[in-house]
Amino acid sequence: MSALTNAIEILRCFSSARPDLSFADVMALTGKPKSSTSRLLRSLRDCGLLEQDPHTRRYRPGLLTFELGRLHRAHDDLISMAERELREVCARTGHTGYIAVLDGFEQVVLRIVPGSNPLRVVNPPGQRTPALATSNGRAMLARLSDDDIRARVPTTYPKLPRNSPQNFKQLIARLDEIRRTGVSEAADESIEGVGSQGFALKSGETGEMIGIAVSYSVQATTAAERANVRRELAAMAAKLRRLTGDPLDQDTARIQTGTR
Amino acid sequence: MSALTNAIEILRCFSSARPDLSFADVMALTGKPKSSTSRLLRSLRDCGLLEQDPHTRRYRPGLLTFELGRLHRAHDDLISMAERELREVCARTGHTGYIAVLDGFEQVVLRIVPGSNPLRVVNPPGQRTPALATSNGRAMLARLSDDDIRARVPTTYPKLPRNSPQNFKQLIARLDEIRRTGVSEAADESIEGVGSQGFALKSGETGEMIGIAVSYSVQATTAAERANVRRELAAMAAKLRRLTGDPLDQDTARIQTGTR
DNA sequence: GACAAGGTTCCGAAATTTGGAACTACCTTG
DNA sequence: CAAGGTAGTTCCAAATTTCGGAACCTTGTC
Repeated sequence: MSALTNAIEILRCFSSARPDLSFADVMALTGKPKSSTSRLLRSLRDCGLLEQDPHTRRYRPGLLTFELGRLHRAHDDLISMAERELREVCARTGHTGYIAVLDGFEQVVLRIVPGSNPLRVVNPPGQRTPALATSNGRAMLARLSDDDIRARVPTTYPKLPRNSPQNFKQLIARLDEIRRTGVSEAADESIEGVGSQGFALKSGETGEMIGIAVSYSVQATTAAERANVRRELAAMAAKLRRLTGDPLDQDTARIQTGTR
Repeated sequence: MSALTNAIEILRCFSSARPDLSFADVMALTGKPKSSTSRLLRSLRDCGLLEQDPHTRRYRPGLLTFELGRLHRAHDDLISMAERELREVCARTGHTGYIAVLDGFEQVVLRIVPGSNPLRVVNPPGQRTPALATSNGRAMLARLSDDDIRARVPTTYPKLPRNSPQNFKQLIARLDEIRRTGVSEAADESIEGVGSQGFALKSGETGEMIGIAVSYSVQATTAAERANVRRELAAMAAKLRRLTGDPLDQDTARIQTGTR
């Protein structure tokens, strides 16, 4: 196992649930011996990937990660174009917008557009969630082949909220529905009382894919209002697909004929 | 040289001026042979620290750096406290506020509070600038001992804008002035026509130090307006120093008696 | 089809990493 | 104040990685 692999293993221990870790935490999470952990933490701290609180001696991501993080897709055309459109939709509807990317079977929030409605933002940028339990996450999965999806989902199907697909078969059924109707919807899944609608956008040029969603309180919205969101999203999707040359049709054909 | 050192060397090649790099760029910047560069880039990509554009094949910071970057000092009390105060000052004065940290002889912008005045934001978070050429950068340096400063400034004194200190002696004179008057000001340095005033804040508890500045257009502000900014900053500094237990007096005494 | 740019793979020598154990430092508790 | 615990550091020889030159592949171009 290379030094880099070990370093990454430590870095991956940090998350919004665990933004800082003690020496013992890292040892427990990685299962590595004390001496190795000690050396590696020191290296990571010295190079700026981690910082150490001089008082509590706990470790947290360092200045270098902050700098690099700011650079991540800073000039990404697909994302900035989508964000611009999403801003307008959010301004009109008052709801909160999300842009996320797929990573394995999880998604990571890249951008958030706060709405005017008072719904607390629970998924800040950088947040990692199972893609199976969100509208835009499933919309992205729906554009992959079933084989590809199978390879992403862990062998032991994860425990998900009540309204999310509870096993692989349910998941595929749900994705088929998205492929058929072109609409991906979620309600009361990751967060109780919160619903969302989303779609996936793929650049014809670079092939990169993002998931776009609008999120709202289920209690505080009427069926008519949700239908309005659906229309807004459909219009936005159509416009963005045209602008980015999204190969949606080819993808759908590829999946339906079972071509890899 | 460890694998981690090499990895960091590559990561440090990225900056806002160079947000993505080709294989050849990395080779040229690090001076490493092709085979080593190839292996290392692949590792960095596989572990998520870098991404590769499938079309142009250029590398850029990856999803993992984005996630970790969002975690960096997310729960830092000193910064969030300072940001809260800065927001109020910026709302009252209409100018743009900055919070930065010192790293060697450079500073990195952590937070920015846009003002209501139409002054384009040129230093987004993550931006790295010589601390010698900014008001809050010099304010931070002024709290270090002259020996410490000497160790940070490169042996060949860097080429700085016209109004910045042009050599080590000028720098020390300027820092002494900050130590005496408690005021750090800059005008027409990093950016033509832009002035700023700043101060350094140090937590008595953790010892961490940040630089806080308010920035404005020199042409568009009167001397009276700048005096108002000075008063606002002085009040803010006093309040924050009280709240954080800033050991300013001890630091000053330590520097003046030449104690390490 | 030759050429160049960009990149990968191979291999033995050289350097680094590994992890157990011994050691240090600093609290806390009886 | 001794004993015990936590948090780490340092040491060392064995095991594993990395290193870089050279040969090799791939893709686009003239």
